[in-house]
Amino acid sequence: MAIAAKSMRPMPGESTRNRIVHIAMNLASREGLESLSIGDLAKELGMSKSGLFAHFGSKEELQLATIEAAEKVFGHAVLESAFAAPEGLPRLRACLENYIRYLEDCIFPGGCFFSAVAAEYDDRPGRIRDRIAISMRKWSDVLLEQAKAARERDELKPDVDEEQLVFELKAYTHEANFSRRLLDDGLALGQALKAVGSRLDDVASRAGRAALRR
Amino acid sequence: MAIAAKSMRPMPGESTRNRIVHIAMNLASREGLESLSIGDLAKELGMSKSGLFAHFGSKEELQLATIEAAEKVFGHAVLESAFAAPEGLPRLRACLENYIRYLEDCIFPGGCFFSAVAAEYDDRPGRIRDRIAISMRKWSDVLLEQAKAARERDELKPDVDEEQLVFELKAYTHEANFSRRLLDDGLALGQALKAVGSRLDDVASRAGRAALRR
DNA sequence: CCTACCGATCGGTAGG
DNA sequence: CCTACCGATCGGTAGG
Repeated sequence: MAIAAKSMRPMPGESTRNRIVHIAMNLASREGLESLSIGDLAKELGMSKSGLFAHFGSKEELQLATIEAAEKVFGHAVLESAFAAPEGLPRLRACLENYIRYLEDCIFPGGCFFSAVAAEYDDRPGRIRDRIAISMRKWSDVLLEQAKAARERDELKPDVDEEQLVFELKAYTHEANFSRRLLDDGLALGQALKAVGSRLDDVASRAGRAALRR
Repeated sequence: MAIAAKSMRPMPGESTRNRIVHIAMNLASREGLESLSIGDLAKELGMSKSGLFAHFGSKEELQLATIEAAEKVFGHAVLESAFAAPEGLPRLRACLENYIRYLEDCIFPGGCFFSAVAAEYDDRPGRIRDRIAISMRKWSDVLLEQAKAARERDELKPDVDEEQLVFELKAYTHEANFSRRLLDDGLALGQALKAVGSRLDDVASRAGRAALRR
């Protein structure tokens, strides 16, 4: 009875709640947030369903906590180091390249957590969909901010539309995620990287090209 | 008892099996193929669960039949009229523009059926994932064939990589679907259309531009 | 954090 | 195509 047979070590400093959310996040990136079951999660953690449940009070709260945790992971993996790059085109490029590396490194076992759950909830109104939309919007806004910073620094050719540019850049990275996962397309990440590189080259003014070379 | 209170008229020529699959297809485009429940479907059709079940023998067979039906709808909405356009760049463009119109017209209530279920099954190995991958691969192959036809007709500039081009074009159309649905982004379809147009302009040789103008 | 339980629903079956 | 049922599992609760 006293012997807790666990494959998952308790991770001294880590609270039970954090352990739960951590596992939930990784499960959800593969199977989705909806089919995430409290019973399965409890089994995986070697605790009782109701013990786990007590930490959240409802499945929805667990799902929301999971999204927030995933946002932190995304911030660490993709955004943090990109903010070391200078504002404008260099930082825009760093964000996109970091995103592609985040796919390559399988930070989540099911690819991009947010692409997965966004597709799952895009037609299911409610708090979960709203929370996911906020996360996606944040990411979109970071990219658009940098495109606008690039414009202010004259790093973009005069006729370039910043929103159109960001739309195209996001498209490459999302396509990389789906092509790679469904079609086992090993070339997809490279194609996305190439697409990002040549699109940025296309839109960069002389000042922009100089900034990208630095 | 004899009065069958039904909002869904039997559609004289349509078999029960077809009616089931038709509803399943529309439901799945919004909620996914996995959470599709035989009980819900039966309720929607005003028949018993087991009566519906007997048409398929397992949930998996129902799901596979649903994917096949969706492929037919896609073929009608997107491919058929595109094949009236001349091979090469004109047909490539027609495919992409038809796809964007298919999103606009909400042929499926949840946007693109295949984008939805591809995201759902990309990490769930099995017959359903395999069937979806076949559908996606077909679509990909149609686009690549036309890019190669364009190359043979000298419609592409010499340095253009056909696979890279197709990757970028697919990316625009998929991004349109997701931006529009999750972020209620009314501009997404227009941005995708513009991206397709300018990418095709970029890669077209003199002969290619002539073909697109015809 | 636990055991023990709830009503509802799941896919699927028996038998007609 | 139906009724009537199966075992399993769901989210959630009572009570400790």
